[in-house]
Amino acid sequence: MIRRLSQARERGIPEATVARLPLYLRALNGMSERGLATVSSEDLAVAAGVNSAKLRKDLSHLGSYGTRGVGYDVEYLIYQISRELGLTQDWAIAIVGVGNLGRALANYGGFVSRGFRVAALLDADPAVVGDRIAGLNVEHIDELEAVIRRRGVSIVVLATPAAAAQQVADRVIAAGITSILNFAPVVLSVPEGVDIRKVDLSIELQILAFHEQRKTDRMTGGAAMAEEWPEAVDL
Amino acid sequence: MIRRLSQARERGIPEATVARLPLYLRALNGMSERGLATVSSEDLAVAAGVNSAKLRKDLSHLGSYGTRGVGYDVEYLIYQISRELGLTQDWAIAIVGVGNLGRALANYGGFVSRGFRVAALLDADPAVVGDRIAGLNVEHIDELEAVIRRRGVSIVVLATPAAAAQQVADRVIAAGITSILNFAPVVLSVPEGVDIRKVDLSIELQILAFHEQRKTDRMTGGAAMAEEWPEAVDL
DNA sequence: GTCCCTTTGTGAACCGGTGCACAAAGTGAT
DNA sequence: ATCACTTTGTGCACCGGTTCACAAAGGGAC
Ligand SMILES: NC(=O)c1ccc[n+]([C@@H]2O[C@H](COP(=O)([O-])OP(=O)(O)OC[C@H]3O[C@@H](n4cnc5c(N)ncnc54)[C@H](O)[C@@H]3O)[C@@H](O)[C@H]2O)c1
Ligand SMILES: NC(=O)c1ccc[n+]([C@@H]2O[C@H](COP(=O)([O-])OP(=O)(O)OC[C@H]3O[C@@H](n4cnc5c(N)ncnc54)[C@H](O)[C@@H]3O)[C@@H](O)[C@H]2O)c1
Repeated sequence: MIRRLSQARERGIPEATVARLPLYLRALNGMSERGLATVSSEDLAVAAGVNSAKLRKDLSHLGSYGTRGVGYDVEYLIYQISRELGLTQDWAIAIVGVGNLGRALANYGGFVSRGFRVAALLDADPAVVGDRIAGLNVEHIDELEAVIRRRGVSIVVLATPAAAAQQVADRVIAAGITSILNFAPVVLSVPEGVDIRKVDLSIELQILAFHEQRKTDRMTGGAAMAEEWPEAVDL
Repeated sequence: MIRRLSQARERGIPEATVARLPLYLRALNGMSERGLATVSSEDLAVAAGVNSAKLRKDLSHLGSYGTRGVGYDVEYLIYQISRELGLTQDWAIAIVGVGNLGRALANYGGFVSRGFRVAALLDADPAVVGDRIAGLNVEHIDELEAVIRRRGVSIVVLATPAAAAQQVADRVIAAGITSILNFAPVVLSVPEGVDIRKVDLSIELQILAFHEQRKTDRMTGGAAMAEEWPEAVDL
């Protein structure tokens, strides 16, 4: 069976491109709401905060959807990007760990809009199990496998303490899940074929602190450099 | 003034390296707690989930802190990385927007440990202002400039609705802040010299959905490809 | 002091991604 | 039809980052 595809679509969109498509989609939705029918790569690039050549190259990976001299049809491009990202289907997600963060996520309406639906909340604490949050019952972690199956969950959000995260991940993966969004500050080890994305607040702050320090160092003359390798750090 | 630095430290650590240092630091802290005195690049790399050559190159940017045939001294390396990241000083952060997410962040103890301290909470809603959360009074956004100055805030976490984020960012920057962690799903435009990092849950989920779709597509035979460009999308 | 073993630090090839710059393609006016 | 103008799609040079692979350095045994 020979694979004949429309355009430049042999196999695989660059990872960097995938990571930007949601950005373009968001900008396009804004434009759609404002009633714009078409948009040039230049304008869309500005709205998404990227270089216009990059935007065009990104879009060229999906196919040749623009019209030279005109630009891109907003609605059509929304449809194409949505389809590429898999947002034309409905994704059921489960949140495991309904503490501070898990609750905030459950109550958040922002992603429900775009194809994602919080379908289950799970926790190990009997004091939390049974709570009703955002219209959902918190279920016990023992029910994990059954809940995943019953609700058709395909993406799991991990919001447990770090100490429990690996163990929960193992179980979730054993139950057939291959996409996990991890908020716990640990490096999860998972088998080939399982996608993990992590959100790590503490790392983000540390990166900011690094640059902030550089900025203020520069301000104060850049000296104090001599001091930076103190003698006698015994141990 | 000639800049003589210990080793390979002319100027600037690669951005990719900076982003990994917090990971190494976390792994090292775990090892320190378990009483390990030294660690090889191989072991540390495994703990941090990276390739060992990369780890060695990363560390080499800070200086030559290892001992051939032995490895790295855990405590010394913790000290060096902490210093490089600026974690030997104390960073006051302000959270603007004390809703679902802002509250979760305020109540979170995880980053307080490592040099960061939530020093102020700000909101525009009179119903929220005055609330006491995690030992802090929520202050009115009108006090922004005064609060930043008074508390020595140098990093701001934005947790307002998307619609307010740009406006709040502008104000925060005008007040002298140059490091912002943004949770609102918008592309902020900021002047040169201001560092923005964003955490965007919805984008992370969309990236997972993309890969998940690919996986299940492959499972179901990779066909249905012919269907994927429907005719007649009028408009 | 010599030899063997371990592990670092880095040169060099490689790779994915970026951005410039331009030919090709389309629109609209005349 | 032709021409002037706009904007896409992409070839190409470049760049930061990754990985391999190895020489150099240090430790420990004898
Ligand atoms: N809250 C934040 O702002 C924030 C920010 C960054 C990172 N995090 C991380 O997110 C995670 C959650 O943070 P939090 O503040 O919500 O913590 P939390 O302690 O408030 O909530 C954790 C929840 O997980 C549940 N849990 C524990 N073990 C479990 C298990 N084995 N199975 C199922 N549920 C289990 C607990 O019962 C609790 O309800 C932590 O790893 C934390 O480091 C939180
Ligand atoms: N809650 C989540 O899990 C989650 C997840 C991803 C992204 N986000 C994003 O984080 C942001 C906050 O989400 P949330 O769920 O906490 O929303 P929220 O509506 O619960 O809270 C927003 C808070 O910001 C305050 N606010 C509004 N305008 C303000 C202004 N000009 N100055 C100061 N404060 C102002 C509001 O009074 C409110 O208290 C949103 O942009 C949301 O899209 C939230």
